[in-house]
Amino acid sequence: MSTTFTASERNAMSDGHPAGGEDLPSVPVSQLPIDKFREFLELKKLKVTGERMKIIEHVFERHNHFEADQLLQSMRDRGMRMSRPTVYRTLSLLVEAGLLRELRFGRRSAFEHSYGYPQHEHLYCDQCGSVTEFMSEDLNRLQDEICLKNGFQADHRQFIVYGVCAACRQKKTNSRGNSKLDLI
Amino acid sequence: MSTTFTASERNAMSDGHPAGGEDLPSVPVSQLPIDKFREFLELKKLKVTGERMKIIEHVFERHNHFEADQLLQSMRDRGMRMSRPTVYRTLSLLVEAGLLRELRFGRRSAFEHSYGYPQHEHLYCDQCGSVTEFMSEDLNRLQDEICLKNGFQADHRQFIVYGVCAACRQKKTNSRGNSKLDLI
DNA sequence: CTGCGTGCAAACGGTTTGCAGGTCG
DNA sequence: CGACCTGCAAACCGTTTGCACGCAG
Repeated sequence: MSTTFTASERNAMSDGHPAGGEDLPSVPVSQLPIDKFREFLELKKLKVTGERMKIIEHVFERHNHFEADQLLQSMRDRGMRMSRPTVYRTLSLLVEAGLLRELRFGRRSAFEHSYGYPQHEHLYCDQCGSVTEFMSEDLNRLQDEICLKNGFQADHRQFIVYGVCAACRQKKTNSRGNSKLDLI
Repeated sequence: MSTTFTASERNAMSDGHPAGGEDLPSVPVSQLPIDKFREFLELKKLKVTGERMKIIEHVFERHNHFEADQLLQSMRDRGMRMSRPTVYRTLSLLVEAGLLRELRFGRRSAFEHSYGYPQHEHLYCDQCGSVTEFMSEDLNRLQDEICLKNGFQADHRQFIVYGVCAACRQKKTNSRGNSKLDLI
């Protein structure tokens, strides 16, 4: 049970659907993301503006990982007028509203759908930047157990395995020599 | 099996030993960190400079988490002359040499001993910034299993659970009201 | 019509880099 | 004595903020 997004998919944020098999289950949801966002805004006494609506529509058009600047670029490529601060401010709201999850790969933030999509973990390829998602019930149990043992109240977690993805391993002509460093 | 570092311990990087129980096992190592670093530098045809030696000595004096600037400040507090770029450049070398692990809590990097200290995971308290370490053999097995299934070659991982630590939970006068937002 | 939201430009903060002078080997 | 290293200052880059204008409620 896993899904891979290539770096180019994440970078280009082009239209269309992801190439990889989409085999992570969806979670049934009672509202559309945009409706949930509207409700959130009203509860917080914030305004339902054109910019906010454009952003959430764009974000939930396809299921992928993206960074703030990619989103901005993607929207501008479609002829929308949009500023960087508004993107950042709205993404924060979407996280707060439980619609997006913020991921930290290396030093920058990426975002992914949270609403209607279950908790899952990530395999991050250091070579090509692709991200493979996977789910594990065992991990959920393990986290519960650890938290209980430490009196820790978990809010969210981030489990990222860094390494080399299957595709990059095949490409690679195993050119790595045996250096003494490898043995340490 | 866990160890907690408070935020103040991490921030001050004062002398002396951490207050928390140190019950994560050490891994037997055949060399002192400083010797391993010397060996690494020689292999890479890099120079064994006074600055590099001062940094590694300082870093391995006590077992804790620290950020680059904390290390710099801590060294200057002891009267050492040291520049920020040298700290950053040397920390990179220490990671490359397998002596330190780089952790990403939020947007900044923290470092911890890697050499002589086993793989472990972290509970990060969003309230006070304390970090509790724990180990799990189950997690190792789970990672192996997942990687095998996905043809992924793991290099390293980062498993961080964000939430509220035991100490902060006690302090808290549970002042959280029931808002409609909690129910979404 | 009032105040939150937006866009611009500039600030921010951790990290990195160009360069002139210093030190290791 | 040559190559690498250090320290300074400045650049970098993702992100945030101050402020004047604009638009939602």
